Amino acid sequence: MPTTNPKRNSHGSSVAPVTSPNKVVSTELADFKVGVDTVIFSVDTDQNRLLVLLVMRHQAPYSDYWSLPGTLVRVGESLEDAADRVLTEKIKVNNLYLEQLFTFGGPNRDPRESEDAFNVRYLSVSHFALVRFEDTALIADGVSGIAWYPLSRVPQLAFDHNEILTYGYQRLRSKLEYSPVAFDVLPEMFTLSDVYQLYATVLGEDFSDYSNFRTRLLKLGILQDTGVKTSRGAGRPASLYRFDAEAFEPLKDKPMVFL
Amino acid sequence: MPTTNPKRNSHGSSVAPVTSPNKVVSTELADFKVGVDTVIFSVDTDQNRLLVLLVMRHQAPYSDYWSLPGTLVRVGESLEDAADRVLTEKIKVNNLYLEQLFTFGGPNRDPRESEDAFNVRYLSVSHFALVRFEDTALIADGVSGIAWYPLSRVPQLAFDHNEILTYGYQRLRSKLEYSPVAFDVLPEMFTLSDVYQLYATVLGEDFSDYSNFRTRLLKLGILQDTGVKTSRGAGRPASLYRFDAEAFEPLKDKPMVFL
DNA sequence: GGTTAAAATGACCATAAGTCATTAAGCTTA
DNA sequence: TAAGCTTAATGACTTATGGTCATTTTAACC
Repeated sequence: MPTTNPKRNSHGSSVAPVTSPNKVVSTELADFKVGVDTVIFSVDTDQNRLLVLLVMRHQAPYSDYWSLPGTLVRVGESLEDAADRVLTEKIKVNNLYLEQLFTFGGPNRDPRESEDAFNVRYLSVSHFALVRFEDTALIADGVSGIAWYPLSRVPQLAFDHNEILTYGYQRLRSKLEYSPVAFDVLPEMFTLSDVYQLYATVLGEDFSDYSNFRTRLLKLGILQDTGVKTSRGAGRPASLYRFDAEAFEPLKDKPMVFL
Repeated sequence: MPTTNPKRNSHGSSVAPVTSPNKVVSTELADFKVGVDTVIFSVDTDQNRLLVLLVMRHQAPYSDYWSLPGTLVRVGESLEDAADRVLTEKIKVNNLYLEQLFTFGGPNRDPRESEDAFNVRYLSVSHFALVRFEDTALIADGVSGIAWYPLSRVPQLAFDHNEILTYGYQRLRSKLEYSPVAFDVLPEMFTLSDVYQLYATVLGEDFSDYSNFRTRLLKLGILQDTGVKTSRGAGRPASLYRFDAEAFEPLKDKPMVFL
């Protein structure tokens, strides 16, 4: 979690905001525009790659930089609605997991602030999303570029978006370990190997042995064996499983590591 | 974590914001005032009570309701500076842990929105703090009331503050389990029982056996035995320990449960 | 000095995790 | 069609961890 003030708390995996250099603070209240930027992840299971969605900016500031998809919040619109709007504008997707990440709101994080005569502040309520790669269609609007980037090859982004991305990646990892988000982006029916591949791609090959992973996952009792078998090329056919939301219910408030 | 849209993600311990009832959304950008509200916890180790700091409001809206300490962000002021300002205005404290919690920003969360001719939105970037009870002096400004409330006896609060508090409490619990925040609010030197009392008070008596807790805590190797003994009444004197930040360093990025 | 209270240690058992080998079952191809 | 390949599934075995409980240590209290 980003620590908000290094002077005041000695630990915590600090990634994010640093207190701004001293600036004049008046007692006047600041006026804000509020943006919503979303770190959208997906896992390409064929190539075992973790991807993040970026869009190319074509207006100042940071023209011709890649950035996280985002928008400014409109009158009458909630934060999550704004996040949703970007998601459906940029990609067409049915299965996803979406949650709020962190709010970046220091002065001077947006160059427009100093240019603006009225001294409006720009605040970003960042979000984090995980979508099913196969079901997702990118929507090119003919103007701005849009692309899935492998996490390892993300370039320098506009604003503080690299920072947001780093934080989003951390959140993705811990979400995967502590909650069943994976089943939101897996197909309705899937094999145990599918689940393992997903975890291994995001967390790295060393997170657990397959055999162990398998045992623990089944012991949780949150998967139903459909009895259906699937054969993908050579080898013994795997059973297809289904996520059992009802069986998961009693486990959902446990702060336990379960994978 | 609060899930941002129940339609879209089937699980996660959803506590917080609900998508607002449908409202007219224009493409016009909303203007915001940004507030910072902080859930400030402390543990009264003498009475084994978990306390939260509340202040009495004396202006509309919600006049004469208790609320979380908060303020609106000023020109040139960062979010964390604003949170800090409230903290030092309301209580005088040296040792604390402070981090950002969640941003509540739906339309109509503040009655002032509908009254205001310019249709300004009010957004709250909530924070969560843990402070050392013994070192903390409440500052009464002569006007508004201020008090520590046992968590179990918190009344109905202004705005959506009960919701924020619930979320803050969850965060406190998981912070305690996954990170060494406890040592931020313990004295420089403390006994193992002190640590246990703190954990037991926050997490409930059933979180772990003392003997077990002791063994695991020591095995982490993040405590230095100072050799100094302390006697509090009858019984064998306990060793005083010190938190070893250096020894903790390599563990800090592990997403492991460690207590 | 004997009793009591709290801290510290260790014995014991049950469960969970890590490693590795074996079996199962369907493709491939000679 | 039988041998061999590939992937899934199962189980044996070892090590590590957590929960429970009894015992020992140490000093205050009377």
